[in-house]
Amino acid sequence: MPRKSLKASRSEKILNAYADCIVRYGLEGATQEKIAEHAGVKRSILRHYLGNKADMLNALIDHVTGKFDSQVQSFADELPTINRLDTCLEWMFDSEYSSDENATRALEALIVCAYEHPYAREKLMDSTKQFIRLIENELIREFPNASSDRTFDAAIGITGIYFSIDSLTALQPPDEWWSASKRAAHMIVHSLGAS
Amino acid sequence: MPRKSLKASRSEKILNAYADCIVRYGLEGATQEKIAEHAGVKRSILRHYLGNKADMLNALIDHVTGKFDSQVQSFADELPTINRLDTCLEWMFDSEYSSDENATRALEALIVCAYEHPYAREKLMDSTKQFIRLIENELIREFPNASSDRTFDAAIGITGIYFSIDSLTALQPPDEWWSASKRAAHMIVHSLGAS
DNA sequence: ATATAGATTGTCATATTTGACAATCTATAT
DNA sequence: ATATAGATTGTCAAATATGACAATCTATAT
Repeated sequence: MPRKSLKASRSEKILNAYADCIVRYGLEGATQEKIAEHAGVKRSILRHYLGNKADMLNALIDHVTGKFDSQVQSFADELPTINRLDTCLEWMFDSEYSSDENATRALEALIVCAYEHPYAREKLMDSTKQFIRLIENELIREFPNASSDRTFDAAIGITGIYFSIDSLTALQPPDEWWSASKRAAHMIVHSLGAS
Repeated sequence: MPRKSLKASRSEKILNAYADCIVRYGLEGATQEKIAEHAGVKRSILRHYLGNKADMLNALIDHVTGKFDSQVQSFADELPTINRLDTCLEWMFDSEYSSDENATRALEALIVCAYEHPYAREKLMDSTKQFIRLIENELIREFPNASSDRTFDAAIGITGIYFSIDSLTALQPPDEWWSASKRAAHMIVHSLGAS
């Protein structure tokens, strides 16, 4: 007889606003007031749905990493059967294809403060590993004869280039930096192919 | 007749503490109280030497970027005449050689909030460019015949790999990730040599 | 229509952070 | 020794952020 619960949708909206805020203002700069404003709700609502500050942070960590993980998953699922690796790099380094650029930015904002938050550290580490593995899998599929060590090295390198240019976005770098990053990733691929 | 001014040394100590704090707690999490505690001085001292919050932030930006720039400069100056590029990568990706690992971490903490601070954005962009140019110069010296476009791509790639693994340090990754990053950087170098 | 679980709003106390300034102490040149 | 510029400490008000909870409104099953 009670009314329908909005917990799921409200929490989603609030946590998205929270993620936006930590990207803009940093983790500590994302106050409940700002989050509420971005989400278009009263501050009291935050507490009603997500508890106190610590509870909210844990929920945010789950939300951000979960969102990133599912994006990585669907990214992998949507890769075509042919030309997978090239497509992969194309999608990574072309802003027009990037589904939600803020997903990695939020991750990076959390990474900065990981030292203070062991739970965040664990989850971020897991998500990072999964992303590296995605790249690694595509490299293996393309170069099944390359040694697994070199394949891992290449995956770390490509992932690093991507994380880096993505975080540098805050500095509003010229578009050439994105295309240069893509070509650098290709250089790693070529080097792996020439082993 | 007055006593000697401690402004230079006190400011230095405070700003170093400030940088430490933004690495640990994030930009907004670095309160004057914490900074003072890390620096081993009373909070009032901060104001005496560095003015209010906004003044302190500007001073910090100058300090962090300046410190990074001078480290980059001496890094370049200390490179040997032979084997410069290999030595360069060795120094970058071996923690034992890293003079002050917190210099780049502080930079990254500032990058997260660059959107809100145009002055920080400019200075950070300048420092980043200078670092990329350092790598680029070494690549040119080693591969004078490579096209300047490809050299730039390689410099962006190597720099990105370095920034990335350095920021991932907050997640306490295994040492293998550092060595893998170094080998990935070498893959880019080899690819450039094989053009 | 109405009882009920949940949504929404409002308010107050407390803790934290910052700004401003007064008061005191101390090294140094004369 | 003493005047002076600077170092250092202490304190208070204002602004901000959070926690807690009471009060009210509203959709929905019966």
